[in-house]
Parts: sequence; C-alpha cells; structure tokens
Amino acid sequence: MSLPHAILTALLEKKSSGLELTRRFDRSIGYFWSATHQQIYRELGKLEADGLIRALPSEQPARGQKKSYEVLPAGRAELARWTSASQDPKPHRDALLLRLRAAAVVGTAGLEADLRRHLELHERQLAEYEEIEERDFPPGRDGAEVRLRHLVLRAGIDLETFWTQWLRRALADFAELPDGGPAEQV
Amino acid sequence: MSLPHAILTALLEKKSSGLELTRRFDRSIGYFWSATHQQIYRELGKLEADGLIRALPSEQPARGQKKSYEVLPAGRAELARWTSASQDPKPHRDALLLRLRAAAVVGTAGLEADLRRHLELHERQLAEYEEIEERDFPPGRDGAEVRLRHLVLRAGIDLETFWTQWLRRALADFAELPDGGPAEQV
DNA sequence: ACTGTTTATGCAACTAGTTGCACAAGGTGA
DNA sequence: TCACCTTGTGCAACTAGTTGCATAAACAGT
Repeated sequence: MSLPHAILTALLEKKSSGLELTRRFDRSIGYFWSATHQQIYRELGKLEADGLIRALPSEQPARGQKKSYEVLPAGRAELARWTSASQDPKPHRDALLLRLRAAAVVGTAGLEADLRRHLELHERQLAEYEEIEERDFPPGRDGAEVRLRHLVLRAGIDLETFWTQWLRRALADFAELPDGGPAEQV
Repeated sequence: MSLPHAILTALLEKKSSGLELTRRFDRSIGYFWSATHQQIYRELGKLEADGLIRALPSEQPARGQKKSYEVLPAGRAELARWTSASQDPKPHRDALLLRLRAAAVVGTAGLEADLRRHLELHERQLAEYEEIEERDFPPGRDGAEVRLRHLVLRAGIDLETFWTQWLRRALADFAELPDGGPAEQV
C-alpha cells in the first residue's frame, strides 16, 4: 500500500504529468519502488478523487494531452503521517535464492549461465548508482534533504555491492562442484 | 509465479502435510519465499490437480485429518525446468527506503524510532541465521547439496549484515540532522 | 458431559501488481 | 495526403498475495 505515497513523494519533489512520473520512476524512485505507467495513471486518478492531489488547470484535459498534477495540503499531510507511522517490514521473496535451494535437490544444470547474467545486471546497476553518486553528491557538507537522499542511494550501492560479491562467490563455488550437481545422484 | 516451485522444493526435501509445510516456511524456505497457510493449501490443491504431487494414500482424507504429499516425477521435472530457465530479476520494493526519501521532503519526525525498531529486527534475524550456520554448517568440506544450501544462508547473513550496518549509519546521520528535518522549512 | 484450546484444513473476499491492448494528438517522410 | 511513428493517457482482465473467517477432530481440564 505504498504506491500512492511514492507518487506523492515524486510529485512533491517536482510537479509532473503521468508520463513524466513514469520516466522518473524508471530512473530514480523506481529503484526501490517500481511501477508501470498503467499503475501510475490509475493511482493518479484515485489520489485526485481523494483530494490529495489536483490537476494543474493550465490546459484542457483531453486524451493525448499532457496533464500535470500537484500535491494538495491534504496529500502532504497524508504523506507525513505515513512516513512517521510505524511499519513492519514486508517479507521478501527472492526467486534466485529459491532456485539455488531447488538446485540443491534437482541439480544445478543450466543455472550457472543465469547467475552470470544476473551478475552482469547487478554490476551494471552498481555502476549506474556510482555515476549518480559522483554526479549528484559531491563530497562536502550538505543540507538535511540532500543527506537523506544520499543515504537512500548508499543503500542501493551497498545492496548491489552485496549482490555482485555474493554472485561471484556463488560462481566460484559452482566451479568446484561436480558437473550438474546433486541431480547426478538421482 | 514461484510459490508452486517453493513448495515442490520443500516437498522434495521432505514429504509433508500442509501444516508441516507452513511451519517450515516460517523457519527456513520462508526466509526468502514467505507464504501463509492459506496460500499453501490452495497451491497444494492446484499442484495435485496438475499431477505434479499426490497425497500419500495412508489415511482417509477428512477435514481436520493430516494429509501428506509427495512430489511425482512430473513435479520434479517441472522444478528442474524452472530452476534452469533464465529469469529476469523482479523489481524490488522497499517501503523503508521510500519513507526515507519521503522524509527528505516532509520531514523526519517520528521516523527515527521506527529505524531503531527495524535495526533490532534485523539484528535478531542476523543472530538467528548465525545460529543456524553454526548448527547446520560446521567448517569442513561438504557435498554439493550442503554447499548450495550454505550459499543461500550466506546470502541471508550478508543481507542482514548490510541492513544492520546501513541502519546504524542512518541513525548516526539522523543524530546530526536538525530536529524534525526539512519539514521545519515548510 | 461441557467447555475451551490446539492442531489441521480450507473457502471467499479483497488488495496490489502485471499484461495486453485501445485511443487520441502531433510530427515525419514518401 | 496518407501511412507510420512517437508521445501521452487510460481501461479491462488477469495473477499473485493478504485477510478474515469457517469447519472439524483430538485432547485437556473441571
């Protein structure tokens, strides 16, 4: 139940249309809360109906016509409420770890190539984060807002660092395993 | 679409009833693929209908009567197929990171207490993983199956280590921030 | 006997996210 | 000027996961 809050945050950072939001979700917010454009448009409709945001009255709202939104005071209040409310962490689900556990019983055949592919994806993501860090967070004392955003980026960098290291270890382990793995014994 | 495969894996490790599966999801598989008992029973029904598992014919199947399942050859084949097939990583969603980003625009009031609570939860989880490692994976050369399972546990340990360190850094940063944060400026 | 608790199975309704597609406006090139 | 591509908005159906509750047997206490 956090997509509306992700949208409120993005809109507070900058008033945007649906498509602009979609683009920013692909680059920034979406790194830790992804959403498709269909979700975003649906949610914008709900948020507007609930009086948390409103469309900027600049242009006539027609299909194929850009429509920008801004956050209303009620929206900011709701976001502040949600941010400060205590929340339990949601259980994670990670298909790759599950597949490794499955490989322990049905064999590792074919898995190594995909581990390699995942390693590449995580390396690329890590490089992207590090570029953002270099560009947007040069060393030096910053205000609270910048430091908080930097903290979030650090989480992304450290997570990708973890994954690349773990995947490298996994691949090294695979190299020592008998070909095909446990399935041989079946 | 991985709950069926999580169940197949768990059943291959050990034939179980719905409740036994539920318990094991709470302790072990569930660390990276959680599921409620309702989900598990529903999925067991589907897997049986699809001919991937079957109920052990020992006892009469009545409500309130334990019913154990085992994996059929078709189920093992499907799990092997799924494990070796290439899969894209699913986009993550992390409410805590989103809240931090929101806090950058609406203020950090109330957030610190919850960060502290999350830190405690992750410390507890880390301790639990380390206990499991000590108990189930004593040092020494192991077979492929044990090494794969250890690798999965290492991922859990490293992830929890990341979170505890990141949260400690976040709390240290908070201590230096002006009280309440950016909301002050509003 | 009867009350309550634990173990065990399961259905139904709801919420959130995904996938596939449709529609409209404006620009580009043949 | 017609066919096609891009930009922008949006609906509908589907899939996966969550929440709330119902049912039944076994057992323990009184």
